[in-house]
Amino acid sequence: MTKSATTSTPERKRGQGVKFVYEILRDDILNLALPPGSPIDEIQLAERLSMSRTPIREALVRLAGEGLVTTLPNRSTVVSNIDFLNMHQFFDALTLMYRVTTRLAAEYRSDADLAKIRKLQAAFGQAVDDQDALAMISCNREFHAAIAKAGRNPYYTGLFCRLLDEGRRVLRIYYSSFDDHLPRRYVDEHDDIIAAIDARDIEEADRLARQHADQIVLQIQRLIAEDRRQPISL
Amino acid sequence: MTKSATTSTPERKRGQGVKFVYEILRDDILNLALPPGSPIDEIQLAERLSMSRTPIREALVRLAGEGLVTTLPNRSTVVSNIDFLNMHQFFDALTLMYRVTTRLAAEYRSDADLAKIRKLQAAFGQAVDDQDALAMISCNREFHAAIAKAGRNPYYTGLFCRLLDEGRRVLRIYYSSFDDHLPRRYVDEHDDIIAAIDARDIEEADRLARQHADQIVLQIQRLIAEDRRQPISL
DNA sequence: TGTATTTTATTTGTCGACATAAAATTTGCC
DNA sequence: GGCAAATTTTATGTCGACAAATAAAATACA
Repeated sequence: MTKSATTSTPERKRGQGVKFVYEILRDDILNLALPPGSPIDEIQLAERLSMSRTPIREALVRLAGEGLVTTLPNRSTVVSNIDFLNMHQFFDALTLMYRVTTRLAAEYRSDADLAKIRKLQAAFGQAVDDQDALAMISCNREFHAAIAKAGRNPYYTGLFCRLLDEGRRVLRIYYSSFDDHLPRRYVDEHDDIIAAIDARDIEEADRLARQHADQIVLQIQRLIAEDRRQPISL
Repeated sequence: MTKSATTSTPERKRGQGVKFVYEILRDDILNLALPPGSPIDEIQLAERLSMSRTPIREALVRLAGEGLVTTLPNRSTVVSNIDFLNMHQFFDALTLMYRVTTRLAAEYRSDADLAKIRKLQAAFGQAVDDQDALAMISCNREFHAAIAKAGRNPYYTGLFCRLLDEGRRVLRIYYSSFDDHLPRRYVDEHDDIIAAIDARDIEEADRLARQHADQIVLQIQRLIAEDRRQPISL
């Protein structure tokens, strides 16, 4: 069992316990440090983080609400599986959210929003230059999340971030097979999107977002299709 | 403080406690039995339902994840307010989800889905005939939720149901001002939508869903505009 | 030796209690 | 009498422990 490098932090403030374990578990799940299907032992976690089971259970309830873990009644809770069979619906929702959030960003962005988006795009470009696939995945998520926030619709932002996180897990599985000319293309597409948002060109932003989404979906589909691993889960 | 008629049910199975209190609180919140801003006293709830605070806290965490309650750190948790200032974003997301879910329902529905949708539409018609505004709101939600489920995209269904629940609260505030010719119109529009889904006419389903959403949004906006109550929240 | 049944053990769901932080109240001072 | 500081009080966040339920192990039996 791969464990994250969570060194003991015995000094914790009151009221931060749930948030603490929630973020650790969430990161481990999205980074696949806890792969899908992994059982989560409350007692083990409790003594590893040197805290009671109560805040851990509350964090698990929260994660279950986001669909990241699945609670079997009277049984162990496990990290939710990635549903490769219903991937089509995931792609459909992802594409729509790409488009809608980018549209709204072009309409409602402030200058501060734009500055933040550009900063995150720079970080993404750096990750591409470094050939750091993990950083690329993370920066890409932050970039699009910032665009969504600039659109100022919390309902879209919430769903979109959930989809981006789920996509982070999927990409993480295949990150080793990234070519380096593909990320470069993504950087250019991001730049075009930023330009459209800057110019407040809603239709162009929509078109670019759709194109970008199609690119990513195609990429993931190709990776899945190329996957030669036996699809037998343990 | 208005309390729901939750008579004591001392016989409860193990593992049903959280779900039990979750559903009670959820219903009370959506029915406005617990109006926005109401503090939720864990101890009071615990002795009222004759159970410990632990399952109640877990239910509150779940509700907080859905945005129905807001947890103030080291302070009481309160029922989330309805954000009338950002209602525009709510309407935008609601309209889009109406359209997308109805489109997908026209594409992927099974005959069983259609039968269920028709059954719920009958219930809605009955509620309109009975002039039962509460039942109308509830049946309307179930009707559209069934359409979303027929579309078979859990991401859309999840967001849409959240929006419908939020709308249930908003409508509940103004339910007294319902004219009776408006609901009749909704019944007809529902029938048209069913016909389009039945015929698998995606574009027509989209058009009707958009029209239906616009109607509802207009209705709610008019109710809000007509509201003469002092907008001072004690 | 294989299967069914009982026993053990592990883990979850729930409970009552303590400690801490914020609110309410009282006290002290001008 | 009014305002500020100290105190009490109330409610949250966390803890350790018990009970039920499931899984695993051991035993009995054909």
